Amino acid sequence: MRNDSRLSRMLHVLLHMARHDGPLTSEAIAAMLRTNAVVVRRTMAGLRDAGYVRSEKGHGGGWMIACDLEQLSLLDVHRAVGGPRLFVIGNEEANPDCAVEQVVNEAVEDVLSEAEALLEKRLGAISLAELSRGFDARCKGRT
Amino acid sequence: MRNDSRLSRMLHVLLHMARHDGPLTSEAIAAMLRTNAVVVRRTMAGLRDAGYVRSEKGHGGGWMIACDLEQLSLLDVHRAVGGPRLFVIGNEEANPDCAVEQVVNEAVEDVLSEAEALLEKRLGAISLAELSRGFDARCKGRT
DNA sequence: AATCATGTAACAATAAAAGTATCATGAATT
DNA sequence: AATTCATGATACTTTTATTGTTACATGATT
Repeated sequence: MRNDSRLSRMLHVLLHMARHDGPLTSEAIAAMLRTNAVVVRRTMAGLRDAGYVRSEKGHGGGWMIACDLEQLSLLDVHRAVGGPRLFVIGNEEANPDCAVEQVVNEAVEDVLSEAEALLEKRLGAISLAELSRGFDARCKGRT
Repeated sequence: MRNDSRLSRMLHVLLHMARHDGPLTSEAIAAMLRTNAVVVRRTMAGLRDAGYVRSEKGHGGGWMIACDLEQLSLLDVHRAVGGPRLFVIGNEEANPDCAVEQVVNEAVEDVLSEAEALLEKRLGAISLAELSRGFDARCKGRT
């Protein structure tokens, strides 16, 4: 499987939406992401269900931000797009009979759990607003 | 894709080999792992190339440990089986033109890099010998 | 020479995200 | 009211890496 880029893509879109006046259509977003409008709707559906964005049909419709980006963390987005699996590696059997395998599984799981906790802590500490300010800073630096 | 269970499986096998006198055939190992002997050979090949195990053909042949388990870390095994990808999530484009996407990618990469560093640090700190002692302790506790 | 075991190559199965085509639904414009 | 625009939903195919499987070559032991 390719990388799961849903988090990355949704962050990208949300920052564009924050700088855009009025709704963005799935087609316009798809062009930004170089993908298909159906992929956009499918992925954005998670954000909509979580209340982070709104969508409207018909003329002048599209997607709009529906929350305070100061309060929206990368972890929120990560979870909204499906709270996907984080790690490629893992154990083969969850509850093995073999005692040796049990010891191995626990050791691997402990390490993965710790890394997962760190990941979620870091993702939870960054807001979309902070990312947006990071973009501003980068643009200024280039002047 | 299913979990990449090569690390977990190889740890399992190595601990069994440590407690077994004489070589273990791929067939015997495959039975332990509930898989195919070819899968075993394919995965063990990495450990052999790294010098952690040896293999011999013919009657009485099979796989043997060829290193000091005190000096062999989980990270060593992880790398020997292919140093596989760790995370499912990631960015879509490595070097995007869009400045917004650049900011997003950097933020995501920073978080992932930190988690990867922690993972490797923890995997590097545990030796196979320690795991083996953990197994001994668990058996005693059950008496 | 026969048997056993690894080594290698080629291909199918599996799983999850991503890509695509199609049609239904509803809102705004004309 | 009809057309157009946009999302919503469904049903596929494609992609990619591990895993599973079959088949055969190679080498060591009996």
